[in-house]
Amino acid sequence: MTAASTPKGERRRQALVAAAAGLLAEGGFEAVRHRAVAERAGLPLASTTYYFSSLDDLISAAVEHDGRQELAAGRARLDELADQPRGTDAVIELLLDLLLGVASRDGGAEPVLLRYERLVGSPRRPYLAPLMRQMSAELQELLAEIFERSGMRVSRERLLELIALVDGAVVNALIESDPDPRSAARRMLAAQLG
Amino acid sequence: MTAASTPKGERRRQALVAAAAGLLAEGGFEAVRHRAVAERAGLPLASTTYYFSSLDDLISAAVEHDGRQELAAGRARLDELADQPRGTDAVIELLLDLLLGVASRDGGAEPVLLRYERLVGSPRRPYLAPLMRQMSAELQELLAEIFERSGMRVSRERLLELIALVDGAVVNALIESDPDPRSAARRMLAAQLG
Amino acid sequence: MTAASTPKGERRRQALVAAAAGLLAEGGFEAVRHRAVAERAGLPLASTTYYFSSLDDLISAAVEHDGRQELAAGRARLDELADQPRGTDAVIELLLDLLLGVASRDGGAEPVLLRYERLVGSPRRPYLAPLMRQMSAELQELLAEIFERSGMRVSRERLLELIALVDGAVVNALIESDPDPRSAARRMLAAQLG
Amino acid sequence: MTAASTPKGERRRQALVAAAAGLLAEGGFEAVRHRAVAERAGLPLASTTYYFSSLDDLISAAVEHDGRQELAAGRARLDELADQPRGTDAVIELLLDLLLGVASRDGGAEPVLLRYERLVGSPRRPYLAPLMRQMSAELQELLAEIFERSGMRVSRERLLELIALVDGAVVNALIESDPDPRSAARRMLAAQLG
DNA sequence: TATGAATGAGTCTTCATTCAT
DNA sequence: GATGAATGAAGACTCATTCAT
Repeated sequence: MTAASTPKGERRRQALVAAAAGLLAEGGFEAVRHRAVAERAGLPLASTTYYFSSLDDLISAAVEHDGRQELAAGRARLDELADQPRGTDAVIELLLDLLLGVASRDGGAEPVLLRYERLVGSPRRPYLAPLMRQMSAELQELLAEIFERSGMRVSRERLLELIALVDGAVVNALIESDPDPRSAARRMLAAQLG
Repeated sequence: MTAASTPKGERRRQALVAAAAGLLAEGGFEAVRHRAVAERAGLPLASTTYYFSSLDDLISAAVEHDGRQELAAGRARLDELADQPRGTDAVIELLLDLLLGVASRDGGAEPVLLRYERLVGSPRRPYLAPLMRQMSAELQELLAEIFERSGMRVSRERLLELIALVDGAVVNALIESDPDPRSAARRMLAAQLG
Repeated sequence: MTAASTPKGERRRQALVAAAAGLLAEGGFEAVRHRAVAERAGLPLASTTYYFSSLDDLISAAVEHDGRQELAAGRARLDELADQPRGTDAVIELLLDLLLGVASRDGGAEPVLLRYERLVGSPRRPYLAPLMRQMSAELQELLAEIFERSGMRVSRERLLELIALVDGAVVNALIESDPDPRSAARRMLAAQLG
Repeated sequence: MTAASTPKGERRRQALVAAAAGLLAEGGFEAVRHRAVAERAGLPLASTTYYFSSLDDLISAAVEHDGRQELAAGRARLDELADQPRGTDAVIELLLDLLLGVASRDGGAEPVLLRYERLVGSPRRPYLAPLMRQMSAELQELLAEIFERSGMRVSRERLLELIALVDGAVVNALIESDPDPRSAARRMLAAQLG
C-alpha cells in the first residue's frame, strides 16, 4: 500500500505516533503530553484522544515507533556491510552501533538515553514490558548475526553477557560530568573480547 | 547530638526529606511533588518551599537521603561479617547485597528500581550528577573492600566491569514478565567469577 | 449578528473580557487576576486560561475593551450634538467629556483614573503600547472633530498641547485631598482658550 | 548627628527604606516586597515587619525617600548655577531637569516613570496623598525659583500650567514605540514660552 | 468520523503577616 | 530589640480527559 493510498485516519495516527516518538526521544516520558503531541503533529488536540484511548496508549505507540526505527537502522547497518567484519574492533563498533545507535559516536548522554529510559521506565509502565521484550529479542537476533558474520562463535549466554556489559557501562557513565557512554562501553567490550 | 536535642527546624526538614525519599523510592521522580511530600510528612504545604528553595532541591535531598541510607546499609552489611567471605558464592551475594540492596533477595523489580532510576534520571536532572558521582565512588570503595576481605585480587578496572555486568543484567531483566533482576545478575557474575 | 446568534464561545470570551475590564476599571491592573475574573464572569477558573493564553493577553483584551467603550461613548457624545458647539465653554466641556469621560463630571479621581493607569502602566507592560497608540490616535481624531465642528481652527500641535494640558492637570490633581481633576483641567483649558 | 553615631536601629531602618526606594524606582510598586527589600538591604526578612508595621508603611517611606532625593538633587542643580539662567532654552532645560530628573536627558521612559507612577498610584494608595502633596509643593517652590532667577515673571497659575504641560506631554509620550518624553515636553514648553 | 469546547484537579511558587523565642 | 520559623491564601499556568455536536 503506497503512502497515497493509506487511509487518512491511518496517516493521521502515524503522524501522532511520530510526533510522540520525537518528543519521547528528546524529552523523555514526561515530554509526551497530549498538547505537545498534537502541536508537533499539526493536528487538533482532540485527535490525540480520538486515535489513542489514553496517554499510555500513545506512549506505547511512541516507544514501539522509536524501537522499530532503531531496529530498522540496525538491520540496514548490517546489510550495508559487504562482507564479514574483520577483527575484534570492527565487531565492537558494530555492536555499539546497533545497541547505542550510530548517533552515540558523537559522545554525550542524549543519544543513548532513550534506550535506558525505556528499559528503566518499564516497571512503572507495565504495559510497555511485552513490547520491550519483543523488541529486545529482535535486537538480540541482530547482535547475534554480527558474530555469525564475523565467524566468532558466541553462545547466547555470552551474548547476553556482552549486552549487559555495554548497558551497565553506559548506565554508570551517565552520571559523568562529560559523559561518553560509548567509550566506556567500548573499553569494557575490548577488555572482554580482546 | 541526640534526636531529642535536634533543633525542631532540622527535624522538620528531615521529615520532609524522609517523606520525599519514600515517595521517590515508591513512585519514582514523578511522585515527588510538594503536595505529596507535605501530606506524607504531615506538614503544611508551604513548609516544603520554606525548607527547600525548589522542588529540585527537595529531590536532590531525597536522592541523597536514599543513597546515604543504602551506603550505610552496605557498610553495616560489611561490618557484620565476622571474617572474610568464603568462596565465590559468598562474594557474589555480598556484591549483590551492596549493589542492589538486601531487599533484592525477594525478587521483583521494585527493590532495585531506585538505583537505576537515579542513574538514568541524572542526564535530565543535571543537578543530580555530582551527588550521584560522589555516592557512586563511595559505593565502589565498599565493593572493593569485599574483594580485599575475601583475598581475591581484583583491579579497579575489573571491579568496574563487574559492576557494569550487574547493572546491565538488571536493566535488561527489568522488562521480564516476572522480573528477578538479582538472579540475572547473579548468573552473570557466576559466569565471570566462577 | 444578534446577541442570540453570537456563538457561545465568543459570548463566554466576551464575558471574561467584560469582567476583566470591570476589574481593571475598579481596581487597576493588580485587580485583574484569573480567579477574580472567573468569579466575576461566573465561569470556571480554567476558562480564563482556555480563552486567553496568558494573563497579559487577558489584560490586553480588557484594556482594549475599556478603551473601545470610551471611544464609542465619545463618538456617541459627538453624534448627539445636533449642531456645532457654541462658545468656548461648550467646546471645553466636550473636550473634557471625551478625554475624561462624562462620569468625570461628578468629580473624584476614580472616573478618570483608568486613562492614566493605562498610560503610565504601558512602559512596564510593553505589550500594551501598540494598542494604546492606536486608541490614542483614534481619540485624537475625535477631539479634532470637536474643533472642526465648532469652527475653531486648531493645528495638530495645538491639539496635542491641549491634551497634554488636560492630562497634566489631571495627573497633578490626583493627589489632592478632595480631587476634582476635571475642574483642574477645565481651569487650564479656559486659561488657554479663553 | 554623624553616621557613626546614628543608632543602629535607625541605620537599619534607613537601609530598608533605601532598598525599598531602589526597588520602587526600578520595578514600580509591585516590586516592593518584604522579601526583596530585605534581601537588597542584606537584612533579615522579619526586620521589614519589625521596622514597618505593614508593607504600605514601607512603601510610604520609599516614596518619601525617592521624592526627597529628587528634591535634594533639584536644589543642588539650582545651587550649582553661578548666576541666573540666560535665555528661554536654559530655563526650559532647567525645568525639565527638576521635573523629570537629569537622567531624563538620556531619553527612554524609565527615568521619568517613577514620578508618574507615584502620582497615578496615589488614588489607590490614599496614604500616599498627603506625602505627595507636601513634596509637590516643595517642588513647585523650586520651579518658581527658576523663573525668579531668570527674571521671568510667571504667576503661580502660569507655573502650574507649565507643569501640567510637561506632565501631560510625558504621560502621552510613554506609549510611543521609542519613548523620549523629555523631548516631547521640551517641544511643548518651547511653544508656550518661545 | 472528528473536533472545539470545556473543566476539575493539580502543578510549582510567592507572599504578607504572625508568633515564639 | 530582633528574628527564625512558619503558614494560609493566593498567584499563574498545565493537563488528561470528557462531551456535545
